Amino acid sequence: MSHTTTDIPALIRAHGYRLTPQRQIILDTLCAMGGHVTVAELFERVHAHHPAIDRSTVYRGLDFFRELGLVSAAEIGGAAIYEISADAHPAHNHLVCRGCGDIDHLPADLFDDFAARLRDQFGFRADMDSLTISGFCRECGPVDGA
Amino acid sequence: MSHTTTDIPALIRAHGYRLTPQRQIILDTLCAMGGHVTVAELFERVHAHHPAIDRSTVYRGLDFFRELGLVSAAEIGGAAIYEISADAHPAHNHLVCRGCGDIDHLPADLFDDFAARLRDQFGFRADMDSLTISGFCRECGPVDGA
DNA sequence: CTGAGTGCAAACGCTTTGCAGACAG
DNA sequence: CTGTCTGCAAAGCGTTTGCACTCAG
Repeated sequence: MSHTTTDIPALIRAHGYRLTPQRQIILDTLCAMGGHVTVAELFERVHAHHPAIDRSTVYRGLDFFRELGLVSAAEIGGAAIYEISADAHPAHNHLVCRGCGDIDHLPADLFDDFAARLRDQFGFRADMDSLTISGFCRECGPVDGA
Repeated sequence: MSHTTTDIPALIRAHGYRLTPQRQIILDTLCAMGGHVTVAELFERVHAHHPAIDRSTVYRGLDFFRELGLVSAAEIGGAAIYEISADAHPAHNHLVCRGCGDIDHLPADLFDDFAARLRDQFGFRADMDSLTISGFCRECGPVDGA
């Protein structure tokens, strides 16, 4: 999978930053892994192909891309998980299965009704992209899980 | 505020455990602080009155009470927050304001509709008590906040 | 008495940071 | 050339753990 829908080097340079090989590798790897990747997983993969790249470089790279809006971060179970934030799926939330650990996307529109109710009843403007709901997915019913 | 609605010593002994002064202090302090307390805050307060009580004892105490169901834990912004889980408010979620940092309770029934939709459309059985929604409360509108 | 519970101190896992050198622009 | 970025190593943070001692029952 490629992430060349946007001109990333140009975007980076427009901000006065540099596109280094390390950053390319980090972004490529994250992209190749699909989504919902922990730093540990990403680093493991990066390190397998490029042993010279340091863990801190991965952290800094992810943070860098996050600030550019190319990557989004969520916190699931204490550890940070990252994914490419394509223009295709802008704001979305996460369903995390306590059984199999799988992470699913939750379309934002499903959340809209709920968010509207929060705003009406509580005056609370909820972030549309930082919600993590844990529970059990179809395959991991609470019955066979617990 | 007192937490003597249930006979805590009896409950503890029924499980074969002991009610130590440290545990009493931890529970009393947590209770006195109301709710949504980080371990750091709780320890600070405990330590002010009882310097001999160790941080690890607070952690172990909280964990102990959590297993007994007297206390519930949530993870907000990387740090664990604790609160008394009275029978009065069994399952509830949290609204965390990114502006003032305040944490509000979200009645479970408001979440019910949404949870039902998740179940119908995704076959996902969401936990009713582990949801943390961040955003801006009435006082901290995104406009004046950012 | 006895072992559940404590204080101490050290280690843990994840993340961040200071620094000197390296390389993209 | 310049100063952004890297690798290294060390520290930071919140939390957990091993140990010998203590005290609730």
